Amino acid sequence: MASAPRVGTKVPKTRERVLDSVERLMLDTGYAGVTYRAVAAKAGVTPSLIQYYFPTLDELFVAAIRRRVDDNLDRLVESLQSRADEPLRVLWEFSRDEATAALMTEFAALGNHRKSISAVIGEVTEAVRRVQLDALTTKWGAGGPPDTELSPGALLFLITGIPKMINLESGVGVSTTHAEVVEAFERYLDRVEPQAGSRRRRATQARRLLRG
Amino acid sequence: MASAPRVGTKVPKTRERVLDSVERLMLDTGYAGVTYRAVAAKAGVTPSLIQYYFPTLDELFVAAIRRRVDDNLDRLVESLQSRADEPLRVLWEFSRDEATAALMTEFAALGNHRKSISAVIGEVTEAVRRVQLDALTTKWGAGGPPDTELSPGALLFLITGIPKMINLESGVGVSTTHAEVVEAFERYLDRVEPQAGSRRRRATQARRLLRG
DNA sequence: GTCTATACGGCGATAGAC
DNA sequence: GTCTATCGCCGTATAGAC
Repeated sequence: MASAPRVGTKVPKTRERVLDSVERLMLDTGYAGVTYRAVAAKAGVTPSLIQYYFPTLDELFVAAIRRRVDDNLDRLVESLQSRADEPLRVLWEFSRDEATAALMTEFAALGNHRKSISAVIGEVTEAVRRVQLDALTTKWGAGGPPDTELSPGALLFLITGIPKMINLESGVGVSTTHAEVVEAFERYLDRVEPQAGSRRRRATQARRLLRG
Repeated sequence: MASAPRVGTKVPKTRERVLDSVERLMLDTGYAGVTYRAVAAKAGVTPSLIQYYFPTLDELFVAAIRRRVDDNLDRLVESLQSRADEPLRVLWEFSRDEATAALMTEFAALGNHRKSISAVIGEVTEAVRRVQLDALTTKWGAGGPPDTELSPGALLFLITGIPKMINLESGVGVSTTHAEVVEAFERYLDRVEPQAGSRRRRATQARRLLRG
C-alpha cells in the first residue's frame, strides 16, 4: 500500500521486455538456449540486471510461464463467453493455437525434470483444465455430448492433447497420420457441435509471436 | 574383416554398460543429467573413455536411441506375430509400456531442438509407425475397423499418442481426466477387438529398467 | 532500489601426450 | 587405445557502484 506506484507511473518495463525475450528464445532455440547472457543480449540489458529481477533461472522460467498462462486464460474465458454455443470448437482452436501449444509444450518438457518448474506447470495445467471442464459440463452435464462414448474429461484430454502431440511430433519431422487424426476429430466436432455457417477463425496475438 | 574379433571374444562390453547408464540417467534425472562425468561414474569408467567411444554427447544419445528402438521393434514384431488376432491390444500395451514411453518421450523432448537427434528420432518414429500401420491395415484394410469413424492412421496416432501424453502430464503431477480417457479407449478396444478371455499381460524387460 | 563487475566450479569439446 | 590438459561456455554467488 505504502509503496504502490502512482497512477500512470511506468512500472518497470524492463521486466516485460525480459519475459518477451525468454519466450522468443524458448521458441527459437528451446529452453536450453535460455541463458542469462542470451536473454540479456536480446532484451538489451546486462545479464546481471536480469539476475537482479530473477535470481535463478528457475524463477525466470516460472515468471514467464505465469505471465503466458494468465494471458492465455483471459483469452480463453473471453472466447468461451462470446461463443458459449460452441465450447468444443473454442477449446479445439485454443489448443491448436501454434504459439500457445509450442510454448507450453516446451515449458512442459522443461518442467519434466526440474522440480520447481514441474510444480508450477502442474498447478497452471490443472487450473486451465478446471475452467475447460466447467465449460463442457455446463453445456452437457457429467455425461458428455449425446451419441458419444466420451465423458467430458476424456473429451477434454483429447481436445487439448492431440494438438500438443502433433506439435511434439512435428518438431522431429514426423507428420504421418496427423492429417487423418485432425480430420477425424473435426468430423466428430461437426457431429456433436454443428456449425451455423462458415466463420473466420481468430488470429491470436500469440500467433504473431511465432512469426517473430 | 581383418579386424573381426575371434568367436568367443568378448567384444567391448563397456559400450553396453555405458548405454545402460545413459538410459538410467535419462529416466532418473532427465537428459540434462546425462553428462560425460555422470555417465562415467555410473558405468565405472573415466569420462575420457566415454568420449573416446562417443566423441560428442549427440553421438552418445543417438547410439542409446538406436539400441533402444531396435530392441523395442524386435519385441513389437514378435508380439504382433504371436497375437496376430489382436493387433490393437498389442499396440496399446506396447505404447503403455512405462519405460519405453518414458524413455522415448524423454528422447523426443531432447530431440525437439537438437538437429542431429531430431533427425534420428524422426527416422525411427516413422519406421516404427510403418510397422504398426502395416499391422492395422493387414487386419482391416485402409478403412479401419468397422462401426468406427477412425481410419487406421488416426487410430494408430491415438493408440501411441495417448499413453505418451499421459506420461508427459504425469511428469508434472497432472492426472485429471487420465483415468477417464484410458477407460474410454479400452471400452473402444473391447468393442472393435473383443477379447476371448482374461489373460496375463506381459511384464517387459523395459519395465524392470524403470524400477532399477 | 537498480544496476554492474567479477570470480568460481562444472560443463562439452578439442588437441595431443602416453 | 587410453587418458590429461586446456579452452570457452554456462549458472550463480557476492561485493559494491550509483
